[in-house]
Amino acid sequence: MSDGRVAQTHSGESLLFLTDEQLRQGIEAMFFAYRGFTADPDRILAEMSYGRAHHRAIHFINRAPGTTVNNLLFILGVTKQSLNRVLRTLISDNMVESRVGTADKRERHLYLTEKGQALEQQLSDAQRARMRAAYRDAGPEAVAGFRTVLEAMMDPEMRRAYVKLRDGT
Amino acid sequence: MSDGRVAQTHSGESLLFLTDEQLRQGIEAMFFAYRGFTADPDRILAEMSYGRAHHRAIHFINRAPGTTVNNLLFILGVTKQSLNRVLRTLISDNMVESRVGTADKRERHLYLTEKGQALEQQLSDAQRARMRAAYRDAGPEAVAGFRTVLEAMMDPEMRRAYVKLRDGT
DNA sequence: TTGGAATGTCAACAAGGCTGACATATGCTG
DNA sequence: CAGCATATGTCAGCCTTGTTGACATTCCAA
Repeated sequence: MSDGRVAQTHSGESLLFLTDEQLRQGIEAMFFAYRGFTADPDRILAEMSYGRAHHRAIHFINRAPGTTVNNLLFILGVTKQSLNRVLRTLISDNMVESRVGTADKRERHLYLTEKGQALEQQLSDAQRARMRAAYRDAGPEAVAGFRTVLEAMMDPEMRRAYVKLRDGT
Repeated sequence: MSDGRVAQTHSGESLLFLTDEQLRQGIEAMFFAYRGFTADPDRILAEMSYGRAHHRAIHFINRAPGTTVNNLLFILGVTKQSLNRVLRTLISDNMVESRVGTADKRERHLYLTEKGQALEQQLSDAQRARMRAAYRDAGPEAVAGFRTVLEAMMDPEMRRAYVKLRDGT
């Protein structure tokens, strides 16, 4: 499990990249990179007394307009009380609109208002700028590998949700 | 900035991987993957009423035994009050030992006790298991790309700290 | 000797997680 | 139709982990 052996497959392929030291470096890279990943939107959010929770809600409502509260709950992985606190402020700030469902009137469908879309743009522009710079520096092959490893790290259930969003199905 | 153009370099290399859609997928992949990344240690920590803050402190003290409080503050990117609260519980739980510096007696050098090392093992075994599975599924080339992109995403200051830790300098 | 650095601690506060309990409206099923 | 299940919202209270500000202690270095 954590012995640090240098392994070889029967076919001779080196598994040096699976040593504990390599894994630890990957863990630390994730830690530091995630800080960078959130730093730019965090600065914008702080100015308007919003937090990351607001950003996440805005991101996924923009990504899937008309999504229901329950669906958002699942994607974000928080309790309804937690999400509701955030949604309440976004709705009262006229960032998000909640419409009663037509087929099922118990459901609420969530949409960004124009104001909400403007904020989403601002936040995602900032976040994309860093991603774009990183992608450009790293090159297309590195980017493909990056995506592959991230997908493999997800919980299977969330990977399905991710793929569904990605492929728009 | 966010126009979604398909760009080509003068030499004809496709920059399709830099479209807004590609970047957005990368952003969502980071979000979902980070959840997976922390899920396993989080479960262990919850059992002993510790949080991620404790894990981070334990990780970096293990990584650089004898590190000072100030150094840890910088690596973790939190205030000394925040870190101190966590360190206090770890010290009183006999997980961490704080030794007065020999050269400079104002400094405290931090070490894991045997008990702390055992917990660190348990946490990092859990986290590495997931990373190892992801690395194995993705293969060595993907892993190299993964690391490259993560490094490029870090703030320059944190990249220096990361490289320093990584290379043991 | 004096200023500043490193550390620790107290108090107060906020964001954003959580649980539990309860209300309301609606849909579905026997 | 009755009754159960589902979707949502809300209140109250708790925890972790971040913040700021203030202040004390210790000790290095000019």
